Amino acid sequence: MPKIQNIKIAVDAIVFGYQNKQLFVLLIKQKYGIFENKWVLPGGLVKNEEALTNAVVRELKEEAGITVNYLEQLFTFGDDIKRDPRNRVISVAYFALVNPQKLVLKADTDAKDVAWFTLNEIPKLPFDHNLIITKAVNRLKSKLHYQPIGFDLLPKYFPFSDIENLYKTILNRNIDRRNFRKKMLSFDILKETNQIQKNNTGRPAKLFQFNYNKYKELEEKGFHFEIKFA
Amino acid sequence: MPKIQNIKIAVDAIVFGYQNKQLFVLLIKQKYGIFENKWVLPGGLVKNEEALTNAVVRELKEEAGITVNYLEQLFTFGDDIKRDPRNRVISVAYFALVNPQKLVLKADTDAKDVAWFTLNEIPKLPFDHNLIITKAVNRLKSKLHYQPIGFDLLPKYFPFSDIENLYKTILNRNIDRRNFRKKMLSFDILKETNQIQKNNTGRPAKLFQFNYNKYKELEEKGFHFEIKFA
DNA sequence: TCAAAAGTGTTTCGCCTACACCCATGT
DNA sequence: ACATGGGTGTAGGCGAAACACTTTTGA
Repeated sequence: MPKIQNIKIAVDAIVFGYQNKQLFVLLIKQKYGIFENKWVLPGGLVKNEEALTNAVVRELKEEAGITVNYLEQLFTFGDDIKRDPRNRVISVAYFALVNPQKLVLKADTDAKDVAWFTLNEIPKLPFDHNLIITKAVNRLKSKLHYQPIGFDLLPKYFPFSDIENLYKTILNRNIDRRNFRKKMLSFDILKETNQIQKNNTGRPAKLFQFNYNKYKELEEKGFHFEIKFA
Repeated sequence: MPKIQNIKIAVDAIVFGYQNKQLFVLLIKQKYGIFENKWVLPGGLVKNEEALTNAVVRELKEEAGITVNYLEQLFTFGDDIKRDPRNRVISVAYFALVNPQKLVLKADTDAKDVAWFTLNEIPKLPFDHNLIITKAVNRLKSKLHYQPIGFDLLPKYFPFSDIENLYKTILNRNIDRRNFRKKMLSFDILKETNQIQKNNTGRPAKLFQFNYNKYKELEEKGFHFEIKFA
């Protein structure tokens, strides 16, 4: 007679934000339990009649009051049986991007606090959450090369230098400005607006907008976004 | 008072095999239950104290008597709440490759029958298994371009034309023989043996061997396998 | 007029592409 | 000698890489 399965299933979200040439990850401070007051990834148990994706969306709303811009499944963590010291819990981790307008947070019902951490600031976290974050960062880095997801971290209208700096920051390397601009614009997925952004200093910049529909259209025709660096 | 979570967690495996210029997927015939006598992907419920990966390995052993050559997590299917009409079941799907020596199967304890199906032969399957297979096929196709996994579908020693035909077959396109050979050999991850394979007809071929250690070594140094076609 | 960031072209180099004939074996 | 699959080289084109000065603004 086999024992009845007794495994819990949870979702966790790694939410990235970008501002001022810095990449951030969203963490929440736990309100209850053995990890009270510890920072952890937002997430929680899936409800019986709830799609996994909905569980993530709900948790992000409940715990941090945000709605994300991009969401995809990252990986399911279930090989380490003791990853949660209390019960056997399998976690389906999701990878999410928000743009800076959403960087305003409020700790909602389920969290004591919410905050953005740069990668360096992230402390040692409970469970395998540091590992999950590492995996998410790798995914982000590699996706930048073959999917135009950088724009989901930027506001709707942005100066070209924003996307350039975003690549430099996240990939942590220098990029030839001229070649990068030429390549990126050659895809024809950015719409040049006639708005201008003035900075405190330096020449004002034209604002661009990511043309999602154009991108989807090109993709249908077999186009593949790809950007590489020397 | 929240209801207790009542979700089952299962693993499923999509095992690919290759022989005679044909790609196969492994299916088993169910022995019990409402889908008795139906073909389905090998898999089953995860045990309470069992790592996900071990669950897959165990199921493949129990249901098909095989050990695979390559195994990676594919995707977790849990958005469709009714994917299993009986209970809420979330399935963590794995993607596996075997080489033809392992194409010998035996229906073991838990399955009534086991067989290899070409993609065309696969019938309409219960659950979302057709969808899972589609996703796995896409993963296989795209991975061939940037990871040397084709060799996990071939025997240890193989004539060069085998890998070339494998690419042609799976990607379903023609490939320039000379350019393909030049590129593949230029990576320096194939060891030329001094064995020769005689065929029924035509000139005998040198046998090659995939040099896994060399590949790992190069990868450490920042090398990235990548093969493209016009 | 200086500082700071935006904007812009050309040459060089290496890689991918296209392409066809000879070789070794069995029948 | 013929059929079958194995094995090989080169020229041209195209895109990636390297590289620095001018423009516009605010202080």
